[in-house]
Amino acid sequence: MRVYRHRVAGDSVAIRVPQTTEELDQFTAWAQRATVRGAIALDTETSGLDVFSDGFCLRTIQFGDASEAWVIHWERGGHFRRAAAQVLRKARRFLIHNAAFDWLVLDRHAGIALEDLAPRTRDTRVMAALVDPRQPQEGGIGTALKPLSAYYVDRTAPDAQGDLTSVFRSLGLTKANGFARIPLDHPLLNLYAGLDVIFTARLAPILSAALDRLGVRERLVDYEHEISRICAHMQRRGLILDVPFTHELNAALREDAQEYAGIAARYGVESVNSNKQITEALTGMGETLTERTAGGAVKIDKAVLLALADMDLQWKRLGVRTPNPLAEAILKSKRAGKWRSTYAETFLETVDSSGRVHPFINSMAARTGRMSVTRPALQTLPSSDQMIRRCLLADEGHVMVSTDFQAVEMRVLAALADVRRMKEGFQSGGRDFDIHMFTAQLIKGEEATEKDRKLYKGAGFGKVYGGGISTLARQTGASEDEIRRAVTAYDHAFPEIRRASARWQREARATGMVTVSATGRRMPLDRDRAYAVVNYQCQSAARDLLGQALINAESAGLLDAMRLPIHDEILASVPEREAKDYAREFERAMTFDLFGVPIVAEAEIGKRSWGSLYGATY
DNA sequence: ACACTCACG
DNA sequence: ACGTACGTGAGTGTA
Repeated sequence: MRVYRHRVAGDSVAIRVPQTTEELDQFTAWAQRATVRGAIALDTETSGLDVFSDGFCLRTIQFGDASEAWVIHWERGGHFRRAAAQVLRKARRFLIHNAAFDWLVLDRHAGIALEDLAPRTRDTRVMAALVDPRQPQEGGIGTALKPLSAYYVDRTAPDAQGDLTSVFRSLGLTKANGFARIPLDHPLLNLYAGLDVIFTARLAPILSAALDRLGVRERLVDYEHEISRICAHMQRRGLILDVPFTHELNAALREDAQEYAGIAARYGVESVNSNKQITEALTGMGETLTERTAGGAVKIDKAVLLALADMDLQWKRLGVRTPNPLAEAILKSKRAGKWRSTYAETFLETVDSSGRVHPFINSMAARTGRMSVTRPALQTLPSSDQMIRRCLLADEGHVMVSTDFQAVEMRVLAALADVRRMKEGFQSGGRDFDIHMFTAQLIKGEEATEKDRKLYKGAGFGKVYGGGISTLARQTGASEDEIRRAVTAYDHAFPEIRRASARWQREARATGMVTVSATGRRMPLDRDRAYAVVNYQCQSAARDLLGQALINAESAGLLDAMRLPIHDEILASVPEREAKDYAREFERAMTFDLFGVPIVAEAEIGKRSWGSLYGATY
């Protein structure tokens, strides 16, 4: 047996690495005793993060408690695998940091189904996010194992990932291939692999106590674990990529980007992404650039370039000036380049050998609990054109169904802030009630137009998000005077919003600058942006309605149909012949009564491709 | 590493 | 005293 000793928070801990069947028997005996005492901490070391790619492999599985870790070399096969698999099957409770990843690894590579392991798991990352959801960039600890361990357990907790990358370099390996190629017996790999479970085991009771002390309900912790499991389920299923189409699109976008970059080059712009070059060239053509960025540089963005190209925000000709051909070429080249590299290219990079992409869903990304989706970022595909979404398909014989909450943040605002006239509107208006038109009419009378609706929609969001006159004017395209009048009228019509904002800010200041959602979620407020509390309350309530909708949908038998959560929407792949029934069930799963305000959803049935829900049909 | 830009809700 | 749009992920250029 190889044994590595280390000190954690003043205690001596042991990392054991069995080499023989007898030593593996010692491991299983330890596991039997440990599972009687409590939960076993669990972690894996793998070749990388791309769980669904062909080259991926599971290298070690670590088990441990607060003072002892066992690193089982799965890669060696035979007895090693049997011993680890037996413990995975039999132990009653596991502690995992960022469980979704390990669930999927073990599901795919160790024969332990997500459905089997998830109900036995407590995720320390979920617990940490409920204690303090802030990311390091926002002044928080973050939810990574190392900074959490350093903060809660031992200041000197080693940075396993960081330290290993220097080991990789000394072995002639890189960050990208190091985890796959580092020898299985490398002492530092085993030491760090073992320490990770020891830290996880030690974090769990500390975080549990913190949640208790802060009054975070057990119910919320359970709820987040359910959502995490459902998201992992969606990730495992993935979406079909139309590979031939995506290759064609990739090539077409590359050609487009090159063609327009060629035009830009004729004006002296070698790289269309260099704002420095663009500024020089445009100034040389006699254009005056007045806008500045926060950092003081000349602002060259889409809005600036569109104005120079005589186009509105929808790229339609305005006819108010002579279009600047350089601005137009830059716009077109940049768009094609971004769409290719961020979307089409990433689709092709991440697709598995069976033709599916499995985006990573972080079920608790934002401070408000909002989820994020990465590799590829499927929550941010262009919606102005169907071409990118056209790459993704429903299953064979299926169609895409997208079910959206209707104006959920405004409904949530009405409910939480008890906005009388808004609540009356939502209560009497039924499922098609148009809050923004209602607002426009409230202020302008019955003759309110579609243009007024747009104006007051902007003003309405501005209220929710805490925007000012100038920002709202810029966003809506209306004049500052017009906006000022709208905002005044808005405040008059819905005086409860300002009162709720003041109340929430006061409550937060009284409790250490933390605002607590209706579900008990703790959201730290930045002292100099206390007005953001309205947004946090609305965004988190909307997120928790979506989370509950995911759970409701599973209860209704829709789990296998679900593909993605997109903030206020659930995307699903459903059998074509039963699409209407599925659509109705999704709408039901997304229907709530929130403090007397109806929360409603509308399903749209598309065709095979996701793009079919965005205009053209395929 | 940071600034800037751009894609979404 | 006053006013501040919110939340993400991702690519490229520059220092």
